[in-house]
Amino acid sequence: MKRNSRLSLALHTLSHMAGSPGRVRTSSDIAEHAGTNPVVVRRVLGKLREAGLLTSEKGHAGGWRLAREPQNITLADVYLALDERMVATNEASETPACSVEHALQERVSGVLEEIEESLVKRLGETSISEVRGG
Amino acid sequence: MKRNSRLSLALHTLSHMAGSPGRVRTSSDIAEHAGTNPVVVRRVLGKLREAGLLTSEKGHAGGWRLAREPQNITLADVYLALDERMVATNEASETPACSVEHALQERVSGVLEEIEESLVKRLGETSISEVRGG
DNA sequence: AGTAAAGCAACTGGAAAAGTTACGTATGAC
DNA sequence: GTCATACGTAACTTTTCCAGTTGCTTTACT
Repeated sequence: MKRNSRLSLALHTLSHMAGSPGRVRTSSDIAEHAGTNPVVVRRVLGKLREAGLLTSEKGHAGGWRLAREPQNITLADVYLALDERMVATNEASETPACSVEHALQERVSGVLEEIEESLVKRLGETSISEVRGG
Repeated sequence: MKRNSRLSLALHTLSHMAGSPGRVRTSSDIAEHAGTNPVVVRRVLGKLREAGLLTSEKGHAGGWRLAREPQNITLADVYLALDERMVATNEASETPACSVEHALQERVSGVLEEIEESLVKRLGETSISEVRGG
């Protein structure tokens, strides 16, 4: 796998699940479909569970299930759940020596933040059932 | 440095240069400002030169200069120049075993592609002089 | 009890990017 | 013409991130 693999995995899985909501799927099944392994799947889906998009059950006949109607899960939900800001330069770390640089940093961050927001907004306009269905 | 450092470096440098266009800056100066080293700077700025955003001159009194008016350089120009697609899952690699999966992959790619486009469009609405100036 | 699932922590390995070094090439100053 | 300076580039090293893996625990159904 490569970059953006988490988002890709999440979208594929959710879209797939949107096909038959209510059905339980195990990490192993999902992993096999996605060509990866169960632990990786649990790591990613765990994030989605924290965000309230999925539920999981332990034990025999346990597994993963959609927590909501597929129509009510947007790409923004998925994106935010994974907590990977693509655009924003998150770092507030190194204080720049130059004062011009400092002001500049603020501005750049501001713009990128704004762009991130518009990206999320755009993602919010599509649900996973739309991705699947057509 | 971290992720998105290339974009960050590029934006900071261009914004800074937008302050006094026409002035020449050496890789060393820029590197020092950015807290990195000249070779890295040249690597990144080289991409911007290929895209026609900067010019460089060798030899004594050489260095980097904006190739256009700052107002005519948009964030999209910079982003595209660096050739780093943030959203799109570029891979057309592994042919999925499952046919449903194949169709799904197409759809997901399509959506991500579309989102990438809207991101670029949004980036195109801001010039580096706007980032700097206010 | 036994089996099958998630949860979790720790380690491994590989790839991508930054950083570094070294050398070539071009250009202006003297 | 030669010297200093700056980019251009290639090769190598180091760092960092993340998927992959392993092993163990917990939970729940049969």
